[in-house]
Amino acid sequence: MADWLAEAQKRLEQYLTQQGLRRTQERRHILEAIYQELAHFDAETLYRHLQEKGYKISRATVYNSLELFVACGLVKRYSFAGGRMLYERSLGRRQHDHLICEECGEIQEFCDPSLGAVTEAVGRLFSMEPVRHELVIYARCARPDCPNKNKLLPLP
Amino acid sequence: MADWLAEAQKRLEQYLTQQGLRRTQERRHILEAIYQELAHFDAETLYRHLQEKGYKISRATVYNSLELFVACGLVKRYSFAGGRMLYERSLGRRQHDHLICEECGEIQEFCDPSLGAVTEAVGRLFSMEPVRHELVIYARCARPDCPNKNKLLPLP
DNA sequence: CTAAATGCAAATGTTTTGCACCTGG
DNA sequence: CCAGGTGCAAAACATTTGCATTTAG
Repeated sequence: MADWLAEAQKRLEQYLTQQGLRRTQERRHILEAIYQELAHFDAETLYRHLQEKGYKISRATVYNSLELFVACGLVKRYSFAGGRMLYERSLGRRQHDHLICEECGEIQEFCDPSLGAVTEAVGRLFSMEPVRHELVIYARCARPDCPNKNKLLPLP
Repeated sequence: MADWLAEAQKRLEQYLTQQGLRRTQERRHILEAIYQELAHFDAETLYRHLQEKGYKISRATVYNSLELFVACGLVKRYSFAGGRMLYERSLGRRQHDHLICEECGEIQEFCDPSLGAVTEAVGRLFSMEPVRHELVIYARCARPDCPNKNKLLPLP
């Protein structure tokens, strides 16, 4: 399963049909942009990216579609980073969390398998069923210019 | 050390003097409100609370002071929950994280000592120094009306 | 006195909404 | 066709900023 865009498109069509929603060009284009070129992005970045690709898609539709994609599990939404929502595609990516450099804002990703146990235990403690979690570690680079040379962990 | 408001006031005076900043009534009143009555709150809630108490303090000053309190460690700021910042007092509270009910939005708190080890390990992985972290678990109550009867963990 | 804070209102930036028009099924 | 979607612009929010006025030291 290397072509996650294709898989995402397939699932989108499925979901839309299932729900009696429409399979529009806009939704296809937006999903394509997300799965082809964007890693972490906010709505505005996605909007401008689409404009640059020549698609005439409105901000309203971008927001709309993001909500839809989150609803059907094709995109994940995070609320860190100064009051604006960040999104990322979810297919083909294993569960991970984020480390943000307080100096430059760069976002790194990491996996920690032990977190599953933590959320389970906490859920039991409150008799609730954990749905998802968000762990953000804010950190400072030791080096003066914070180059963030050590890039993302090799995640699929 | 039971009177955390007094301690907070003391530290504020100290900090302001140290930094050559002014010890204003507004800052005192705001800090008092936070330490006396507010658990988790956003800026607007704090603002209205102050109005109700009869203080004529502007929103600008509220935001200003919150930033100051965060800077000097008297208040913690979180960015979860739909794009608005949440604050809580930090003195007299041990490190904890949050569980949010997706149905009713109620916030629970919990301690997990193992998280320290996680942030340490991740910091080492990226050669960065972890400054703080935010773990939010989103969960659903099993019971239909999600009463959230089991309140906050007995934290100091 | 005077630099720092405050209050107010205007600006900013992000997300949502209302409504006329368009389009997939 | 026609309900669901889209585009546009206005509205809604939370937060920040500019500037005249007040005040702590």
